[in-house]
Amino acid sequence: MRTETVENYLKTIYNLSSDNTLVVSNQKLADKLSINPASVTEALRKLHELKYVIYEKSYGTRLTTTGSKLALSIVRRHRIWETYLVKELGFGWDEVHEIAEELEHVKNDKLINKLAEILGNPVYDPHGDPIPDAKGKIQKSNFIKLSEARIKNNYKIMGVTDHSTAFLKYLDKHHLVIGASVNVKSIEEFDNSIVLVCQKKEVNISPKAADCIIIEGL
Amino acid sequence: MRTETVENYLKTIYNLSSDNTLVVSNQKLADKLSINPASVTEALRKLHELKYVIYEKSYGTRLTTTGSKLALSIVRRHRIWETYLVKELGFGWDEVHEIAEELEHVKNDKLINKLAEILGNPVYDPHGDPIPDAKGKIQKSNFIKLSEARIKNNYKIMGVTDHSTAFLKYLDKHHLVIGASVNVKSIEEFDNSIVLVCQKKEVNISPKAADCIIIEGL
DNA sequence: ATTAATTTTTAGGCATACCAAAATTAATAA
DNA sequence: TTATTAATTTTGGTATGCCTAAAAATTAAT
Repeated sequence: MRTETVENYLKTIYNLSSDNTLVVSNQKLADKLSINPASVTEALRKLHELKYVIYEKSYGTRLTTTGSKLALSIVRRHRIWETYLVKELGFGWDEVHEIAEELEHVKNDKLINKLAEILGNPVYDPHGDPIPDAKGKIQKSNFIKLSEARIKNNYKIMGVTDHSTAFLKYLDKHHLVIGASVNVKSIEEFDNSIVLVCQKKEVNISPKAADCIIIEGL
Repeated sequence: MRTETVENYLKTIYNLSSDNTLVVSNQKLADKLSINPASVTEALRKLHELKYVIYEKSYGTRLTTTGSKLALSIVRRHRIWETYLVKELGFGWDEVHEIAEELEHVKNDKLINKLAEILGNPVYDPHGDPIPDAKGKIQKSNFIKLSEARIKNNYKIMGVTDHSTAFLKYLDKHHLVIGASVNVKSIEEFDNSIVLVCQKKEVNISPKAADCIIIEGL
């Protein structure tokens, strides 16, 4: 298997089950990778042979220790590059995902560690995702989703789980950036949409969007 | 054809005939790409169909205007990255070639132009090779090889044509870096090796090495 | 518990990009 | 000019990584 293929599978499996408790379904993998489920089955069998995953037919998949290490190193590369693109090269948080998707496959530890050093070994990337250190150790946190927020409470935006340009530009427009303080004014019973107050302005957040915003109680 | 494959073929054809006058042989291409000549024939037929090259059976290959533009953009990416790695990230000129070989395939003009801007739009890379500008325009020069130097003359080192770590480390050891002034003390009749004086020390250069050093008369 | 819906797997195929060995073509030397 | 050598192309074959359609297995619903 080509390294890039392996890396993309392992990274995606990791992203679908970062704590490695849950087992990952082929369907979800196929969706994320934009390929046919039949191809996923085939690939997982090979990844199992290569000892990167434990794949049990018609049940699910999880990373082995080796697979997990490799996945973490890809995730590290991706997140370090995203941070570098934003902090050092002046890109917006809404335009770095695609580029990092390519840069993450450049295999050179010295390069990534150098970038990390220049950035002061950051622990979070521009989307609030934790960056594994050179050993693969990753910051744990107990943040919640905005969709789980309670009415009248104050929160701080800590991250996003959708990295698409469209979504991030929408957030920018309403000043819903990482670090921003927000208050949950009300939750519509009808459709579960959330009315937020951010910088004294009201914003209506759809349930789908609220599911992609990570917050911490204040 | 995968873009990376196309890019590697076009870049290699360009490097073997940068002025696009000479026609490139399959054998040389196969050598540079470390693949079988039969595979080269096959690939060239496809590149011809795709209008990137004009390939005439049993005669040779040259780039079309389209192919030349693409080749120049890969060469630009490669050389900008090499320069960035050396100047901004502290790598040695002997360790950047391999990394740039991967980075050159990252497709994002804004990124490359940003890097170029940070570097002050350099015209030469760390090995003395000219960097095409964003439009593909490239600096012409009439440098010669050290192997063509004349006795007793003074020269300035302008570049190298071999980018291997081994060769560059050897040059470093004798202070034969870009910009260094050298004097040709003598040329051995026996084997054409050259005795140089650089920083008051004598160095004996083999014909093979002399063929990889680019100089300019002083 | 049986049916229905969904997910996963199998089977058969296709394009890419490489290979080795044989055949052809071109270049060089006698 | 012919023979020899070298380069190129053809032929047939391989592994990868994807596909569609059909079959099988699992899960959910009645």
